[in-house]
Amino acid sequence: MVRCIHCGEVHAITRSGIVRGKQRYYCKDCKLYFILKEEATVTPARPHMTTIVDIAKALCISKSTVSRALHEHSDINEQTRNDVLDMARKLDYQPNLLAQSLVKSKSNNIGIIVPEFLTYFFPTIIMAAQEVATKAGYNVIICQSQESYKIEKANAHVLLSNRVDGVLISMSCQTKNFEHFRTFEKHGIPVVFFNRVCEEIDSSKVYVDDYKGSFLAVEHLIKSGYKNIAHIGGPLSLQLTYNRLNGYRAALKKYGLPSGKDQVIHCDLSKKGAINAAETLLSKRRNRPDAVFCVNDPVAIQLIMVARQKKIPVPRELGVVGFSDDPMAEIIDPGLTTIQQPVSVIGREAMELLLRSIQTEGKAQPIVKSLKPKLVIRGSSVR
Amino acid sequence: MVRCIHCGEVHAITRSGIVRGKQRYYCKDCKLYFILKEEATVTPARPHMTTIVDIAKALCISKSTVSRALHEHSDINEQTRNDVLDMARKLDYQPNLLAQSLVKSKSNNIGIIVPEFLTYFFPTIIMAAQEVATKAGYNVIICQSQESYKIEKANAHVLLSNRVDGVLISMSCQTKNFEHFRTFEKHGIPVVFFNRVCEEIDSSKVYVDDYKGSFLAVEHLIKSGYKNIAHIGGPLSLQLTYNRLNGYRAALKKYGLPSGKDQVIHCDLSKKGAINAAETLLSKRRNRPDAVFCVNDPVAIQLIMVARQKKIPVPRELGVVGFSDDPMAEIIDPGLTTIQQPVSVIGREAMELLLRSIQTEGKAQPIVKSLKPKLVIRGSSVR
DNA sequence: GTGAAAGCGCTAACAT
DNA sequence: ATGTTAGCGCTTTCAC
Repeated sequence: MVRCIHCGEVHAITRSGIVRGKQRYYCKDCKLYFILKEEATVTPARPHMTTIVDIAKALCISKSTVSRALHEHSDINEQTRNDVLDMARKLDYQPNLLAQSLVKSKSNNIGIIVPEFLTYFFPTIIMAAQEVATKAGYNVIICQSQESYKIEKANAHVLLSNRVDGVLISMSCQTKNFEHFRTFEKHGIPVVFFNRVCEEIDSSKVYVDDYKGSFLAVEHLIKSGYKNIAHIGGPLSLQLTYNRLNGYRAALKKYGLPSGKDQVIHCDLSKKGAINAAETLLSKRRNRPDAVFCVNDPVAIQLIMVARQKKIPVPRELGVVGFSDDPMAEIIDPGLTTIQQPVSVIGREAMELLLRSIQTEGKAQPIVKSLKPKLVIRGSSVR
Repeated sequence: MVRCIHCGEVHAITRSGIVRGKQRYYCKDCKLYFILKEEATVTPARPHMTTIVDIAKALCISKSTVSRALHEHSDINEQTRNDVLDMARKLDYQPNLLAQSLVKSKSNNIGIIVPEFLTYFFPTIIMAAQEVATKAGYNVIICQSQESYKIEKANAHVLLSNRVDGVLISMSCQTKNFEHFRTFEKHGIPVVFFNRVCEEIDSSKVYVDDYKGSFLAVEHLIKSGYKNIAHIGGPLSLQLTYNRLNGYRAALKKYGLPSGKDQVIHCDLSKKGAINAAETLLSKRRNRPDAVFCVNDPVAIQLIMVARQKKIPVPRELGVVGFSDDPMAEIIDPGLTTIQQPVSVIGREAMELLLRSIQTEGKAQPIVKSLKPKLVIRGSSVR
């Protein structure tokens, strides 16, 4: 009883001549000629994926030859190669990347750790990064830390166990200990930080010049005639919080405006946190700000929503500027003035730096890229 | 010259007694006792990740014992197990999932194919699905088809080569050929469709009752007094397009309103497509609709933007209802009335069905879940 | 130009 | 309770 090496069926098999002294068979169903090896342990159950051994058996050659043919290895007979390629197609061969990774100690997987991917910013970066990775033959494993140090650590382990070749990271805002990042480097796995970078680790980084961006934003508010400008900042664990805060302060200083300490509120970046901060700022009886520069667009949008609810007209009594140029900024009325970040560029450049590190023998010289922000003026800040 | 089996260094090594007749060493740096095997091929370069063999050597036991200890296998000496666990921690052991997957023919990876993940809808589903997967010990590989059949097919190959244990799919709107989906089933890899399901494939599916949702939406418009209700529908390749269209028609019919054929426009779901459709509808000289039911929220929002530009007041002269309850619906002014889908539930249920299929021997009985939509009334449809 | 054999890190019979 | 062996699918010397 001879089974087809492809479909495993027995009913459609006929003999079809002798090749190299061996009986050749033909499966009518699969339209496939094949030869069984001497002790041919015949094919297993259905859901077996074709391997190079299947191809080798079908062609009565060795699996090394098949492997070589599949990879355009120099020394290979043209005819043999074509045979192998044909058979591979016929048997619907898909290389087992797991096996390949194991023997090459290279998974062709790249990990990305982000705090979340709900708010346009990270998805856009991921898309851009993934595009670059895919082109270079890499796969991407996306992990969300959900702004939690614990989850971020767990993510790092998952990526390590999956033997990723490199990692892109934007830190959670809870992270204060960086051992899990060092573990990567300890094992020679390059890491590139983006946006929420880690000062303490000497690796490549890509981010936007937050200081400059904030400065532009606040300067614009001042030039629009606002005098009492507040700031809703991000969590104090994030470097960008300080950079944006400093830009805000520098602009106030340059134009001789006071920056009373109470005009700065920090919030975690959740919706609730943003609403709380906005409420606090807009409920003030004395010294209510006439403008607010917000650490990012989602926060700015919540601020506008709160103002709307309190019947405080934007921009007449309240100027607002955000950061990032979220698509929402165009939708909301009035349009939200904001600092545009080259979001896709961040993702692309970060991935390119990472790929370069991966391809470099030994530790590559870290490269730090600071991208230029741009002021986009809409209705929320011009009266 | 003896090297530490952990750090590979030689300078911090001292002898430390004889154990089971063998010389024991101690590394001051790593605070680690260890014994070398007879022919001890000493440790390789730095970026070598610890394997069970390293642990076995360090403890002078066999790697099977290590494997067993690591997996709480029944028959294992308590003491041995603790030793192994300690050593694993000491050597910072991370199991190689690739090797594990290879031998078990089970990758613990699950693929997700979505058209995109920029617009809240898919990211939310992915998050929910990922959460369920992670809890069950599965990893998730996310692929975007970018609404392209070709890319979707490529995605399928990538997932196949990565030997995923199952796949969650929401089809691209270009997809008319389904062989790449069948390939999964042919290899015993279960598939669950969600949201954009494939009629032709007999597998589990999760979606929202689109017909019912549209019916609710249009009924609401009618009850609000709108008489000439148009519809911007989705691409004709998607089943949900027909379902939503039919719901729209059924509501018109039930309330005795005419549904002139020209009051239905289909668009791909891109921003540009939406704007074009909106322009067409709102530029009509005769018979301009007084309300529009849109296939989803992003389209509805573009419609409102166009109306804003044309100074057509919403909701007074134009009622608008969307579908999905995108966060933007709350932000835009007036608020967008919409049909809420239980987005997270879709992701969760789809993943649960998939995990069940994976754990079932043989092909599981397909389960189809239709979830209930809900009307959320905001300002855009009430005058 | 091709085959045989070793080995990537791990699990799972099969011995003992 | 532990060691020995084979093998997952693949690449890569090393022979011939």
